This record gives sequence, structure tokens and C-alpha cells, in this order.
Amino acid sequence: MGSDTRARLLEAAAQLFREQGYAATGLKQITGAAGAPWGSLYHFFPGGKEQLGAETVRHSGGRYLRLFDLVYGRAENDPADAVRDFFQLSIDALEKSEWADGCPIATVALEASTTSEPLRHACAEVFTAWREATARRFASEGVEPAGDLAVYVLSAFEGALILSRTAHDTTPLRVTADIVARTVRDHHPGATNNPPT
Amino acid sequence: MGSDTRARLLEAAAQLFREQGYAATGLKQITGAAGAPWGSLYHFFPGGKEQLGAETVRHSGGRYLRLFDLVYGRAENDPADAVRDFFQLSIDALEKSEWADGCPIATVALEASTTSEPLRHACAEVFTAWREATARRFASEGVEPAGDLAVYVLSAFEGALILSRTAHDTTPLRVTADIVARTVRDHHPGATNNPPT
DNA sequence: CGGATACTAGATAGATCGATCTAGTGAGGG
DNA sequence: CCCTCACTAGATCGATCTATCTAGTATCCG
Repeated sequence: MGSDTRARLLEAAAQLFREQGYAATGLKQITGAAGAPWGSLYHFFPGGKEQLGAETVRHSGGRYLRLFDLVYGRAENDPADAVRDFFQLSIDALEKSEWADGCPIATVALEASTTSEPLRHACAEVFTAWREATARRFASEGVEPAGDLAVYVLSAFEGALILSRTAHDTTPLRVTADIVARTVRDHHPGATNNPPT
Repeated sequence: MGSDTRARLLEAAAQLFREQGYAATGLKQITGAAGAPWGSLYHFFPGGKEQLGAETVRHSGGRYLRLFDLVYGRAENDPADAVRDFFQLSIDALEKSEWADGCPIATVALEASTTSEPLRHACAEVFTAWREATARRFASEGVEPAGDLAVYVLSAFEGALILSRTAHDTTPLRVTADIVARTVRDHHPGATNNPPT
């Protein structure tokens, strides 16, 4: 039965991959941070670093998906406010962590894009799940076209997060949140303004 | 005087960092790709990998800046069309390279964010230069607020590029380009529609 | 020609990488 | 009790990493 070693390894890997990326993080560093013995790593992840990476990506992705559902699920928020809340969550995380906690997927996604198909695929799955969660929320509120707007929101969010983290300045996230939220509002039939055109 | 070894090293490093990232790329691999002798690397870049990385980032950033000026400078394009053209350039680059050629800065920026201050700073400078070039173009056409919209366009572009490259699918870039171009058009006094609100 | 400087060439160091392997521990079920 | 199996523990391997160091070659200037 369950020691939590495996979970601690995933957690430590998630944190380190998020901060430093996949290639720069050594397995020794992960076992060290997790307080896990070296031997356990290959016991739980016989596929080695690549398997640990893929599972970590899905693990982080799932955790954020629950966060999506939480923010989007608040009944009192209209979709534009929900989008704004989500950007704000990242602003808070960035500041609290002193610019360490960016997107837990993006770094690995870029590194793995040409390097490891299983890893890239895991990242793609996570992004798809996030997009679909956002699109469902938009569709249920009549924000259309829900799928396209979800892709757009996610793109703007990921990009602004990169810019803010690199510049050590939350301005990109704040500015982008404003404009994107307005776009969403303009596609929301319940809002005060109707969509243009 | 000029052998081109130093230039070839920068070029090879730029390509490899773009494809695989900074940490995953070995110096041996760079000298190999550049056809440059190992000894030359530390002759031209006595600061080692970090100096090479920082100079490579600025090198790639400058090259793209000229591309910005080229696209934004076309007189017949209004700003919304220029934005669309720029997204299209990346779509073409992604497809032609079979998803290898993403943003030459983003991967390194994410990797270096907590790892190397000089490298992060170089990336931040490049992003700033890109934003300013875009903002200048917007301001000269009366697209306001030019600075905010430039940050927004750059964010959406970077994010969509990540999503498209990870998914091996140009849809995020195409969808995001449409919506972002419309936003820019809506802030352009010369366009058929006036800005909302 | 002589001598300084720029660059090439690559051996080597020392550390760390991911991965494998063997040995040992400990709890639970028969 | 004992056997099994999940897990721990860490030595060890070969490869690769960045960086340094020493020589050798070329080029330009006097």
C-alpha cells in the first residue's frame, strides 16, 4: 500500500520543471527535493526521466484544470470576470513566488516540442483539456464562438505570463487581461454591450 | 579581422536554442553544427555558455526586430493587416520547419527566468524592443493606447505560437490572429468601425 | 626576417548526467 | 513462521557536460 513517495516525486518534479524546465532539472535534484531515495525513482517510473516528465505534466495539468473549474464555476462571475480572475491568480502566484511560478506546462512544452514526442503529446493533451474547459464555460454562457475564444484567451494568457515573468513586471498580464476580458464581454449576449459587427 | 567563425557560432546557437532550448543544447553540439573548432568558442565567448546564450538571444532578437520593421513598415497595410501578416509569417515558419521553428526567445526566456539573470535580462530586452517597435507602428497610425495594444498583441502571439507548436496544429495561431487583428482594427480610427465603448 | 596577436586544434580535468544493478529492509498473507 | 513483494538504499557505469590548458598555425606589422 501507499507510501506517498511517488506523489512526493511528482510534486517535486512539477515544482522544479516549472521553475527551471525539464532539461535543466536533474533526477538527483528531484529525489533530493522530494526526500525520496534514488532507487525509488526507477521503481515508480521505470521509463526514467521521460516517463516522470510526462506524468508530471499530466499531474500539473490536472491540478490546474481543477483551478479552471473553480474560477469558471463561480456562479456570480460572468465569463469576462472569470477570465480576469484567472489572470489575477497568475499575477498573485508570480509575485508571491518572486517570478518563479509561471505556467507549469509551457516551459516543458517548448523544450519537448522537438525533443520528445511522449512529452510533447502530454503537454498538448493538457492544453487541450484547458481549452475545452474554458470553451464549455463560454458555451454555457452563450459566449460564441466558444472554442475560438477559448483558444484566444489561453494564447493571450500564456504569452502574457511569459512576458511578465521574463520582465519581472506584471504589466503584461494586467494589460492583456483587460483587453481580453473586454473581448469576451463583447461576445457575451448578457453584457451591456452587444458584440461589434 | 573577420573570420566568420564567431558569426557561425551565433547562428548555430540561435538555431539550436530555438529548437531545443538552452539547457538541452551542449556546447559541443553548437561547435559541431557551426563547423567551428572547440577552442574558438572560448576564444570568442570567454564568458562561456552564459555569454554565448545572452549574445545569441540579442542576435536573434535583432534579426526578428528587422522582420517586425519590414512587416509593419509596409505602407499599404493598415495595422490590423500587419498583425495578421506577422502571425502568418510564423505559421509559414512552423509548417516549413515541421514545427521546429517557434519563437527564438521564448524557450530560453522561460528556462532562464529563475536560472540566469544575465540571460533573463537579455530576453527581457528583446521583448521590450519588439513591444516598442510594435507600439511605434501603432502610434503612428493612431491605434491607441499603442503601448498596451502592443503588449497585448505580443502576448497573444507568443501564446498562440506555443499552443500551435505543441499541438502540431496551426489553428491557435490562425484563430488568435483573427481575433487580435479585429481588436486592433477596432482601435484604429481609419477603419470602417469605430472603437467600442 | 622577427615578433606580437588572432585564431585553431584538441587533450584533459572534474563534475554531473541518466540508467542499471545488487543488496537489503519491512510489512502482510498463507 | 516464512515467503513474497513492494520499496529503499546506494554503489557503479559509461556518457556527456562545461571549462581550462597547452600547442600549434596563420596573419599582419614593423
